[in-house]
Amino acid sequence: MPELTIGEVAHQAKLRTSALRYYESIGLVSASRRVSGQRRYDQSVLQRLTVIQLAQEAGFTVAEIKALFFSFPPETPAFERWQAMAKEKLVQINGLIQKAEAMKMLLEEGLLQCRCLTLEECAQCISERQP
Amino acid sequence: MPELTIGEVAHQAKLRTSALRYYESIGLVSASRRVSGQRRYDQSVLQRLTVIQLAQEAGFTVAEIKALFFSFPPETPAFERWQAMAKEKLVQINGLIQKAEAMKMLLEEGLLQCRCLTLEECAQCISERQP
DNA sequence: ATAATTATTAAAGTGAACTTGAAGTCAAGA
DNA sequence: TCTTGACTTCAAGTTCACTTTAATAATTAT
Repeated sequence: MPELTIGEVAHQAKLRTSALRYYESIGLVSASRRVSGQRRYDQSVLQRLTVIQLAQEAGFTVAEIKALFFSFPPETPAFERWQAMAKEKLVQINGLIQKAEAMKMLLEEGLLQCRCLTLEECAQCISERQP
Repeated sequence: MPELTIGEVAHQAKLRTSALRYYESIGLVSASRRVSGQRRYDQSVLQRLTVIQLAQEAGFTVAEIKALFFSFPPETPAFERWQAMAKEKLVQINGLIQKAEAMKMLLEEGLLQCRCLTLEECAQCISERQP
C-alpha cells in the first residue's frame, strides 16, 4: 500500500490541501514526513476524513470532532461516543430549527402581511400581532 | 421632547453603547452632537432601533437592513420594501431549515443508531443507510 | 539538465456583528 | 473644586473553519 501525498489525499477527499494542513495544526489528523519534510499519508486517513465530513454534516465543530476522536478513554466504542455527543448536538440543532422557524413565521405572517407606509410605523405594527 | 444620551438610548433599546456607535459607523442610525462632541439622539431613534431589531429577528443582516432604509426611492412604502426583501430572505431561511432538518435526521437516524465499535467503521456504516 | 508541478512554512485575511481596551475628555453632584 | 461616572476615538480582538500569500524547496516529467 503506497503512501499518499497531500495532493492525492486532498483530491480523493474533495478538500483543499490547506484544509489538511489546518486539520494537522489542530491535531485532528496526522501525517508522517519524508526526510525533505513533505507529508505522506496512510490510506486510513481517508476513512478518518470521511468521518470528519460526516460529523460536520451533522453540525459538529472541528473542536467537537477532535473530542470525538481523542477525549474518550481509548477503548470507548464508537457508538458510545456518538451517543454522548449527538444528544447534546440534537438539542442545539432543535434550537436552531426553532429559531429559523420563528424567522419564517415573522417573515410570512408579519413582514409580508405588513401594510405600513413608513418603517417607523412598523415599530408597532408587528408587535401588535403577537399578544 | 428632550434629546437622549447614548447611555439612555442603549438602556431603552436594550443594547450596548458600542452597538450604537457601530450602527452609526456603518450609517444605520445617526445622532447630532453637542459642541463637546457627545451624541444626542432624537426620540425617533427608538423606533428605528425597534425596526432594526425586528429585521434582525427575521434574519436580515445589518447591511440588508441598511438597504431596507436607504436603497429604495424615498417615497417607497414600507410594505413594498418588506415585500421585496422578505421574499429573498424566505428562500434563504427555508434553506437554513432544510439544512438543520438534514442534520437532525443524520443525528437521529444515523449517528444515534450506529453500532460501530470504531470510528473508522463509521466511514461506511452511515452511507450504507442512504442508497 | 531543465522545466513544470507540487510541496513547505508562518502569518495574515475572510465575514458578521459587534466588543474590548487604551487613553483621554466632559458633566453633574457634594 | 473635586470626584465620579459617562462620554469620546481608534484600533484591535472575538469566533469558526478554513484560505490566501509569499518566498522557498522538492519532486516529477521531458
